[in-house]
Amino acid sequence: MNFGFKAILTTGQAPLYAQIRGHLLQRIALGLWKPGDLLPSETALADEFAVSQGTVRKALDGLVANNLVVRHQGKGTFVATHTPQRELFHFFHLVDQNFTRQMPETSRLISCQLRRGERHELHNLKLGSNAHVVVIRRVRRLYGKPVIMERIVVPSKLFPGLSENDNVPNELYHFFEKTYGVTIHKAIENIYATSANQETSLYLGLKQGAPVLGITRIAESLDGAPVEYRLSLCNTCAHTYMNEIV
Amino acid sequence: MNFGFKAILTTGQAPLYAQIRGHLLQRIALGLWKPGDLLPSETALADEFAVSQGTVRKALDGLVANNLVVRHQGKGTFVATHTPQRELFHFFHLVDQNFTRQMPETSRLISCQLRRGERHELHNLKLGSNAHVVVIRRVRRLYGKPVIMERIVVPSKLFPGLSENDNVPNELYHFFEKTYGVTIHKAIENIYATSANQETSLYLGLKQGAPVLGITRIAESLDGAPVEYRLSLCNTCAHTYMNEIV
DNA sequence: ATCCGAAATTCATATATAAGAGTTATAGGA
DNA sequence: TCCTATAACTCTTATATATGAATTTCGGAT
Repeated sequence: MNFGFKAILTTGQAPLYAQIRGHLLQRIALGLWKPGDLLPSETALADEFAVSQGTVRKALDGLVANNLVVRHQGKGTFVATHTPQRELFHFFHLVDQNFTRQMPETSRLISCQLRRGERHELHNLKLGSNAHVVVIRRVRRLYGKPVIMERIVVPSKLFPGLSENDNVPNELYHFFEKTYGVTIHKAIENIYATSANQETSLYLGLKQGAPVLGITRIAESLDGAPVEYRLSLCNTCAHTYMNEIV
Repeated sequence: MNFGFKAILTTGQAPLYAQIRGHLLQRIALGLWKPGDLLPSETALADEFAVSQGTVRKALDGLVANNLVVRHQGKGTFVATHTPQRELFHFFHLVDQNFTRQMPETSRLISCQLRRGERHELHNLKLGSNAHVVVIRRVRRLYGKPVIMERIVVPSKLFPGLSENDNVPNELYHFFEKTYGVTIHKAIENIYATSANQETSLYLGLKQGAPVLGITRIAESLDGAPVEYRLSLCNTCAHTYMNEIV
């Protein structure tokens, strides 16, 4: 099936592979190709865009580098998915004294409610002034002990019915992707030290005023829109936030 | 100049470009090509290894992705250097409320001494039990206010005469590279919340017991050996540690 | 001094071939 | 006839090379 995309690919501007990469990226962001889907083969795409296989391959190289697609020799190229493993290694940074990551155990759900967004929430999520949000509050445990208290704020528009859900699963991003078609792609975290207030100290089993690690996260979906604003308060007596600088 | 490297490149094993990448990496790590040096052209390397220019280019792609070399069309390929800008964006993560990085201002040097390494220092630097280290302690300021207190531990063997140096420059990694030929390539940081002891509170202008952000860093040189063990204590009242997850 | 072109570089694209994985066809025994 | 092992085929991604374009530098003619 040849859509004659050669017409779209302008000759004077960016190189072909960059233009093709943009087209492919758009199809993934629009959901035309969903996570887990098998992409057309490199030769098929080469036919469609009227270029060589190597050029399509170079376009795909960029998407692979951004963790948007995964290649398997002999089988094909697939849109990347949020497996629990990927979620753990990519988005979870708390490690124990041996520098190993441990999947957080069954979290205790404190609340999951729908309400109007507060000022700073709306600002961080780039929402209009009357938008509603779903707020999830929960405690996560490592090795049985409560370590993280989370407050997760998402736009209600993107997640209809989420507030009625009584048991939010542990792997949130996998759940978002599977149930709501929202893929979390990148995030920015800001980390600071603070001290535990009464509620925090209660949930995390600390003395009031004990130092805790605060992490705010703004996560973006594939199209670049912020879709999650998260505050995590962590007890770092037995764990640290590990960051690899390469 | 053709060394007949075709003989070294085994045919059955890894692909040619991967083998060549290994050879090039080794030359950089060994200091045969120093930071800032111009590499032989892609065609010259192709001649040397008896492969095509495209294969050498693919080998170089890997080094570019790892920030080891920099390419300039029409000019050539250069071994990457630690400019202050790169050091700031790559290794410095404290940002202000506008999420902008600010180069830390003239730091106050508390001490710079040579002594035997303590147990945990030697362990983190993978040194023998009698090895000596140089310990630098200093305070760094942002917008004029003291924000970071650092203790930097490096093996004395790699940095002869460092302890006699009375004014250690601000840009440490640039200095290490220029003066001692040690290039910091990657690092692992572990972050936690703690509270200021008397000394820390004094230097950072905080109340004793105030929450501060602790950051330990183990930095590696090009050959993978740990060359710096650093502890930073940060006042995060007006700054946060920003981490981009991509 | 200024312009122009040749030489050197990286960059872009195409082509050919190899290597991996799955499917189908086929031959040979029970 | 039925089952099984294997060979052959087809699809995929992966690797290697060839050719020309874009970009910078530099020297020589004007």
